Amino acid sequence: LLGKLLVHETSEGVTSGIIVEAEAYVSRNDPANHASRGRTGRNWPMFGPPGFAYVYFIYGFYHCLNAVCEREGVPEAVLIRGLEPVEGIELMRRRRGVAKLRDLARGPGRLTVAMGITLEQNASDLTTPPLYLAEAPGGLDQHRPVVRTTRVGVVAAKGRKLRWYLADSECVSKR
DNA sequence: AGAATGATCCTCT
DNA sequence: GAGGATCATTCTC
Repeated sequence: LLGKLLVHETSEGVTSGIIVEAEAYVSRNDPANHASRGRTGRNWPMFGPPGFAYVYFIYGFYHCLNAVCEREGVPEAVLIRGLEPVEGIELMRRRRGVAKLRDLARGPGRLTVAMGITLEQNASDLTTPPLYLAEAPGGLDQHRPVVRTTRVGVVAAKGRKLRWYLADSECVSKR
């Protein structure tokens, strides 16, 4: 997903951004995975087919967007944690109430606000509009270096290096 | 630059 | 009833 474009077409307008930070939540030996203790009313989209969204509400304030990545029945997903804004920057500014480009979508909670993503998009198909993944304008930049490290804010399975980000990006939540 | 705090609510036990 | 895949603000150094 790194280097790909996330697009959301809404009645307010279109926003998009290049994904620069992501974390994997895997099905084996990962107690931090919401689905590690089986299917629940919240995590059910993780058990569905790949290419769909899993959105959840956290800390009473924010939403987090995941892309379900494994075949049906295997609950794995990737949390999108940072975007470089491309399209709809003024709309992102309005939604976020922040001017600095760098801070519009840096972090999982911020990017869902900037993109207008809520539980309404839970379990939606990420291969077709309104919320979908696409090639970045000009294609995928293969030359941007990738860093692999540990996940943010995760207590269980702390040592596992399941976070990746583009090293040269300003829009990464933590270094 | 880093630590502490509060906002606030859904989910699962 | 407890805790959480967060963020903005305020504090202390």
